[in-house]
Amino acid sequence: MPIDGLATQLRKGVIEYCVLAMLKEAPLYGGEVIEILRSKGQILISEGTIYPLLSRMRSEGFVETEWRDTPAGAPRRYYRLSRSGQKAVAEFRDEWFRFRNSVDEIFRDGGGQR
Amino acid sequence: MPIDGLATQLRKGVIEYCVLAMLKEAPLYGGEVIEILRSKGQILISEGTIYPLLSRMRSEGFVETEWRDTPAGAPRRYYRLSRSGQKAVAEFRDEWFRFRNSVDEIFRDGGGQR
DNA sequence: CAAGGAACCTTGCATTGCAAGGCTAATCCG
DNA sequence: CGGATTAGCCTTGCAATGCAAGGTTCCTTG
Repeated sequence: MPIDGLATQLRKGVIEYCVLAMLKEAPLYGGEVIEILRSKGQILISEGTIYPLLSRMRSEGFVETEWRDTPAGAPRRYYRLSRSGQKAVAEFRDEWFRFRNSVDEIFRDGGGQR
Repeated sequence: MPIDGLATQLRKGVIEYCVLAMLKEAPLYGGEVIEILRSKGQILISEGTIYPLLSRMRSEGFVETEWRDTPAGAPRRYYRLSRSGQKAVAEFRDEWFRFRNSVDEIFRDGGGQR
């Protein structure tokens, strides 16, 4: 059984930009990203999702990384938003609001046919 | 180049339920579905998307179909919402609003870290 | 009959979320 | 000391689904 049935497909293509938006506030490491998203309720993700995603964003140049030691336990790789990442979030943000308004409209009245 | 870059991934898993919601008003055929979605601006789809999708919904029992002749040209297959389709839309609708609120929140203030 | 158009469908591909499992380093406990 | 535990990171293989491109069928028009 998937992590959450219906919403799985909803997450596609949104998580990446959610993570970038979260990095606007402060650098985060993988476990922290998962934790914050879980606390949002509808965006549950697993490690198998987040680490490949973070790697992808790094190779696309949207984030820069840095290892930091911890007082106890394994070191953490922190992700920080790059300039091109900031630009990507801004563009996606506009796209998101347009898109979600269209969908809202359809669920409100069936699309106002014709 | 895809039909619309950034939004392509957003569409995943949403289009199916948008179409079901549209069928609540009246039965539609494939070309009509595409036309209505295009008129919404942010939900551009192509035939290669809609026909496999309609077939899938039929085999899942969410829609029932019926051929109708046209005054001129090829006959059209009309899709009508089934009872289980109605139920599916209602469930997804709730899921959608929860999900979009979470995403909105993240883009509003970066996720209200911590 | 040939040409054209509308509607439908299929094939192959790319993206991306996920489950499962593995690796490493530090700590805890006997 | 040495095994078990924990936290953090990553990889592999799979499944869902949107898309482009191309093909088929049926009807009309010239």
